[in-house]
Amino acid sequence: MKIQELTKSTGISAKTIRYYEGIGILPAPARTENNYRRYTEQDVERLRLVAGARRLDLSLDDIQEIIALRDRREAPCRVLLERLEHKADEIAERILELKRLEHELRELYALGSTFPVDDVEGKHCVCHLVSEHAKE
Amino acid sequence: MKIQELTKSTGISAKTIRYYEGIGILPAPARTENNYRRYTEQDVERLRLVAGARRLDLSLDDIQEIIALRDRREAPCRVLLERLEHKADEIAERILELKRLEHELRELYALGSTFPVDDVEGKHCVCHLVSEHAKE
DNA sequence: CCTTGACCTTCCAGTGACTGGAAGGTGTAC
DNA sequence: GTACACCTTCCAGTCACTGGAAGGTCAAGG
Repeated sequence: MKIQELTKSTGISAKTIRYYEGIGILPAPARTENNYRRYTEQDVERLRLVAGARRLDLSLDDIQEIIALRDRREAPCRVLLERLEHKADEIAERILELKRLEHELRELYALGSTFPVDDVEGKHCVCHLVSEHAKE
Repeated sequence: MKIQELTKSTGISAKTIRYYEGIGILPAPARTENNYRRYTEQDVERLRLVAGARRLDLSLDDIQEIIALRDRREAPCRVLLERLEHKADEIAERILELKRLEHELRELYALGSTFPVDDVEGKHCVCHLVSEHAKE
């Protein structure tokens, strides 16, 4: 199957597939006589695992490690499971940060809205508010 | 004041300050006779605004626009306020996405944990679960 | 035979916001 | 004289792609 068909069965763009090949996540496939890449069902499977892991926001480094295990016929499930949990924890933390940030933004917005909006120099302008914010 | 002092009054690293100068967010400062950058109180103020805005995760492009307004002696407060609100909305959306992702990760983790962890080929392994996940 | 259009190829550069590191100059204290 | 903390410039790397140029291949239609 040609690269376009692989994009259809995985949802990954041809550009990205070539990129994955370049960095070693996918092996260089066989070529047709006119130098087109020719993929097999195994490639579909492999890329689907990559696609699923990317959707879960695992890093390509993590994925490479997992794929490498599989290539050595070791079961990568243990590692994968561990990464899934770690990622979930990371994301939970990130959510907290973002909540804090959103809160700050809304507060600043609310406070700034009460200020005269065309005051360039004075202390009662949003710029000043944001500048002060840097110190915290 | 030398660059190190500027880092102390703003919390921005010397590396980053030079970078900001390179991309035009800070003007090229005067130099001492031995070619060291020499900053003024105005630079402190300007950089503090940048630092505050960055802490609020505004993009350097947004910041550049705001700074440019200030340089033209127009009040950037209106624009800044608008960006603050927009950013808050963006972040709220991002939080929703991440919550969804965290939920997916935890579900997959929970489900995967019930599988035999050294099964390489079968359908009851985490890899398979993640591969299937790609299709959704 | 020619063209159109959909594929395919390679290679280079850009994204955002820095950060690391090399290689070298300056200033001061011990 | 030498150790140390500064300062300078410039280049390369991060992450995971994405855009675009320049060109080759193949089938259908006129």
